[in-house]
Amino acid sequence: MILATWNVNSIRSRRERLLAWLDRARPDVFCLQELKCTDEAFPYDELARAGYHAAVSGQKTYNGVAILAQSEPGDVCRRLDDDEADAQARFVSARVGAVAVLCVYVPNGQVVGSEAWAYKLAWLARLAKHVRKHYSPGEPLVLCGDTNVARDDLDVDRPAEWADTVICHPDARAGLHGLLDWGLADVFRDKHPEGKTYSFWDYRNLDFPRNNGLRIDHILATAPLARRCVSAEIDREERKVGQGGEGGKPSDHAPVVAVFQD
DNA sequence: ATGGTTGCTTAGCAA
Repeated sequence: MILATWNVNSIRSRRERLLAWLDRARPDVFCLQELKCTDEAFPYDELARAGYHAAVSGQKTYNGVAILAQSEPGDVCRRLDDDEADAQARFVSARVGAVAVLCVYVPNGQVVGSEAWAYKLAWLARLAKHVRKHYSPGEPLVLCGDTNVARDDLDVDRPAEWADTVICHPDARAGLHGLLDWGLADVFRDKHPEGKTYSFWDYRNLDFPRNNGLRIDHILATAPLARRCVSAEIDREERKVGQGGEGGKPSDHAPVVAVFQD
């Protein structure tokens, strides 16, 4: 099974690149974040022609997540299972074959101390509660997406610049570590313990040419799945500016890909 | 040098 995750930063702006990447990589399961489109505007037909079913939680302008799969997803769930009404589309889960797939777009948090920051920490806590309530670390499960957290400074090119930001603050990191401690393995880190490989570079400040990157896009797997992981890579090429036209512009995130033995 | 880019929506927000 080939599994991938990518924050596309608008599925409509990334249409050409997304289809080209799907054609090259042919993942069995593909978690997408920041669709920035409603369910109605989601390109179901085009993706179906490419061979993919889609479980979508869309939203106008912001957020939006989807799970694409070559086999039809079951048990689709579009919200965290708690009493909070939440207008932000940041979660979708589905069963694909025997695997529980959770696709997340964790809030960025903007600035430490802001309302958005409080929402981020609360959202991470809600996610952890949801996972603990509905799943066991002994079942095959993968939690993928843009977590907006760098787990430690191995995932930060310039730690001094990012220290105590919403990405690196100890409270945000504690949220991610809570998931790891429950029983999720960071499959990319396991294959690349040296770190210093990134999945996100801000559009501003020439961050990509300067490689001022962060690894904040994760594939987290329970032990039954993680022990079958044979490779995990980040497709840095996809972050480069392309030719002219619609496909010229990259997302600010690169896709992360993991291969699991069947 | 207190900015810089991109996307959505159309002046301002979010990242």
